[in-house]
Amino acid sequence: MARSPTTSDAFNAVAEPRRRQILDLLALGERPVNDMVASLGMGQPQASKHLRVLREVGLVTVRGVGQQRLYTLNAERLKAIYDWVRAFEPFWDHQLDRIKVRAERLAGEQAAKPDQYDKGD
Amino acid sequence: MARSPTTSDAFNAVAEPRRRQILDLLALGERPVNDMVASLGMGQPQASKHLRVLREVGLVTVRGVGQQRLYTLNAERLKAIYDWVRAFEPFWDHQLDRIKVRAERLAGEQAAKPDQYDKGD
DNA sequence: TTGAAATATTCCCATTAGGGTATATTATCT
DNA sequence: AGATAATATACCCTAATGGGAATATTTCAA
Repeated sequence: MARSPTTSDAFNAVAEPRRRQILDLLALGERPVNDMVASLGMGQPQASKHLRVLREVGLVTVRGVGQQRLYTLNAERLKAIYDWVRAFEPFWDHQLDRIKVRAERLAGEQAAKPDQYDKGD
Repeated sequence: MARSPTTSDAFNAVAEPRRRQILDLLALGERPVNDMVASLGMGQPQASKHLRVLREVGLVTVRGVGQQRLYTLNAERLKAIYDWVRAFEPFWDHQLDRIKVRAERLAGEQAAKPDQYDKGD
């Protein structure tokens, strides 16, 4: 049985780091293929392949301008990932709270024991 | 050349839908393997395999309690995904702003042309 | 029409993995 | 020690893919 296809959903499309890099670049604005080839140090066929995946999963759109194919990010399609992962956000705040409590406790202990620093001199 | 290993990073680990389901379940609290098997309708060896991936990428931790292995979510490791995808949030707000502007413009035009409604009578 | 530029696609190869089946391992109880 | 329960792992099979190299396709200019 095969892995989920890269074009099955946004999760699988962005699993590949090079494709994340492409999306990062497109976040800066519409670009032609060879721009991505140069910016990312990627082979041209490779770039085209990755772009095809991104196109098929709806994460980018393309329009022809003369010889160039200009690709545009469709960030809406990333919301599925955002919506899924944000559900776990409560856990991060909770842990951050714990760190704060710990830091305050430590600060309190050090305020209560200034002598330790005097001994260190 | 193979795809990035599922254990290379969180992105690749959660690309597989079943593993996302496992994480969803663990978000509700620590669980033994057979609980996940029953809740998700997954085979036991399959569950173990997926859990191994999640463990190796640090998304879950495990402790033995008698015969059971209890798995716990480590949501911190999902922040990498969150941090990456949130960078695209401005695009979503931007499009939402556009919808608002459009709605307000439409509302303004209708307020400026009440006669059309009178003619309609 | 030809040549150049930009890009997409094909072919090849080796690697990875997910389900299924079977088995091994670990923990507990009698 | 043997049996049971829970779980991990091995083996098998098939499918998908990402880079590389080569080629095909599209667009434009001379």
